[in-house]
Amino acid sequence: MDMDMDNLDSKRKAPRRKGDDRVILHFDLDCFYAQCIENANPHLKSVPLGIKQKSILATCNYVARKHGVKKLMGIQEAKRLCPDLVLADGEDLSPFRDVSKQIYSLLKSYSWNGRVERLGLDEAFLDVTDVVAYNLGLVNHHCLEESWFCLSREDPERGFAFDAREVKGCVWPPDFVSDRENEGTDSLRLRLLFGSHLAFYLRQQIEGLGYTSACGISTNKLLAKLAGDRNKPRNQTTLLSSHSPVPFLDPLPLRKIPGIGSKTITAMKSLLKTDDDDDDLTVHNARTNPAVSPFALERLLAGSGGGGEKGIGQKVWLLLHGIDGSEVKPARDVPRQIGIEDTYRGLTQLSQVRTGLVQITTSLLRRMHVDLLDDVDAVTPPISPVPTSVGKGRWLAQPKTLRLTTRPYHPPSEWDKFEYNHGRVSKSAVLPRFVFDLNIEPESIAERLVEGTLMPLFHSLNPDKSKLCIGLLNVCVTNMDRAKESSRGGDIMAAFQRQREVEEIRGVAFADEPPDGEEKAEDTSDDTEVEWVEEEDEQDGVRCRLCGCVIPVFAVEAHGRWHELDEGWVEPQGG
DNA sequence: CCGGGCTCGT
DNA sequence: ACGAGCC
Ligand SMILES: Nc1ccn([C@H]2C[C@H](O)[C@@H](COP(=O)(O)OP(=O)(O)OP(=O)(O)O)O2)c(=O)n1
Ligand SMILES: [Mg+2]
Ligand SMILES: [Mg+2]
Repeated sequence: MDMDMDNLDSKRKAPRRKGDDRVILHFDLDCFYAQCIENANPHLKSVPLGIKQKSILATCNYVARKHGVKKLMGIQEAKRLCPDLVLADGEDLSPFRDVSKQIYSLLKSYSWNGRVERLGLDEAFLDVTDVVAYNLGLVNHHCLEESWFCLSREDPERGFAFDAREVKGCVWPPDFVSDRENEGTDSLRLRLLFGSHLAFYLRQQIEGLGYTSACGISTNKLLAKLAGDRNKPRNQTTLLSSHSPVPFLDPLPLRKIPGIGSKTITAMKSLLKTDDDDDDLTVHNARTNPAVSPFALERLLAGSGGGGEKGIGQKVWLLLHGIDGSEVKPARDVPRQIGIEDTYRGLTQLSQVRTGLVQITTSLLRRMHVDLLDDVDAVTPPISPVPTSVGKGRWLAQPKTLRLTTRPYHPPSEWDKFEYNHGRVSKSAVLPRFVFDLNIEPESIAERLVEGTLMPLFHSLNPDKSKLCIGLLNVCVTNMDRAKESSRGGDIMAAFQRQREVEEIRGVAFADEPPDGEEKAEDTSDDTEVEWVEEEDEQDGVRCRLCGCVIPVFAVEAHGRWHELDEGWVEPQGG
């Protein structure tokens, strides 16, 4: 079905895509683990502090970062850069989880729609479109400097005063001028401005708990997160150019875009025929190269053999242009899985494995009580015992599956021979119901779980006892039900259909040839070879609607169904 | 001297 | 059960 002109025209007149009218906040606590340790030991706030897990630093405070210490750096290197670095152990995540829970509860209490999505222990997205819209309706446009931000629909007194003439905190771009004749009630700038004041208020509330944070304010999750990165400790950034984010994204290293990981980078480098360092490959490099099409990406990442995510090509291409329609998910009352793991310098005897599993399992049962049992204290109980609370604890969820994961140990001398996670394997079993019986001694539960379920799993994962050498044990309970939704096809035609959808947004076809009726055996692929066309003459090219990058004409001709575009084309900077 | 987690898609 | 991505 060819697109008709009506369709094209409507896209052009109403370029608003889904997500453009939202207000999204992204919070990220500053050096989270370090702040947790500092608040428990305030004298550490002024010294360089690293939080270690075995031989690496999970994170470090900003005093240490001044000396060049980085997150995830080896301890040896960190000590070399900063001999005075103070180390605290962070292998047990319980104290960090407890703080995390406090902060999320606070944020949740200010949300009207429950859309507070947690990312790790220290980040959250909030969709505050409704709160902002409500306050936009109340504002007196003749007295912006003495505005009142309502935090409750029921109680108008609950809120804070603010100056609605200016955005709170940092702004990008720094020289932004609102282009429209005037900011109507519905203007993007005013909505983000309101979001910025709400963000500042919430950051102050978080500081009331003792923790500083960064925040990004924009119209989707991708942009909000990246905006927050712009001004990092204890600050916030509003992306006023959220409607045309390409100049904001272009200078960023590709690696910084959430959703584009190392595998995707490798695939894109092969399309770009570059050997650049990952950090030197920018969004601009990828965005302006015609070889980087949704379909080409799809073939590399999800094509025959690679069981990658269907639609990954489309997703990545859209991310490069700042488009992210994904919703802020509602806060969950209970996590989908709870796991505990530990690493070892090679466990060679079953007795050692058993001891490790008992340790982990004891810890896991304690976590299950804190996270899945209602009414228990919000703080992890000190030291060893699993809470024996026979009291009025009710299970919020009862996981159904127990999974054991192991990985062999390899000494550093063999690190070049194996991938880091080589040999990682896991196996699941039904989680026995007795773990939910609050009348049984916790120590007894752990023993029975290890003897009856985990050791058998271990034997089946690791049948060869002669060269037993374990580097990692992980025990995880799952199955607090996972929703699966109907998925689209992953075949080659579906991949091309997805590319067509992107073409609608982009306004011009990609250079890829349409697939033939039958699948060509993954051949020399002449059609993947996209030649660069060296032409300064833009008359022979068309421009991408989103970013204005020039696409050589042959791309259009190759596809054959875009002749109409030449007439109706509107230069991007016109409006 | 390469943590200890979590979610999602296939 | 595993891979990829995120913190
Ligand atoms: N690969 C990772 C990433 C993060 N973390 C932990 C340690 C961090 O303290 C916490 C939050 O991760 P961030 O990436 O937000 O890092 P920080 O909060 O420490 O620093 P920043 O100030 O840059 O946000 O999660 C970890 O253990 N391993
Ligand atoms: Mg973070
Ligand atoms: Mg952080």
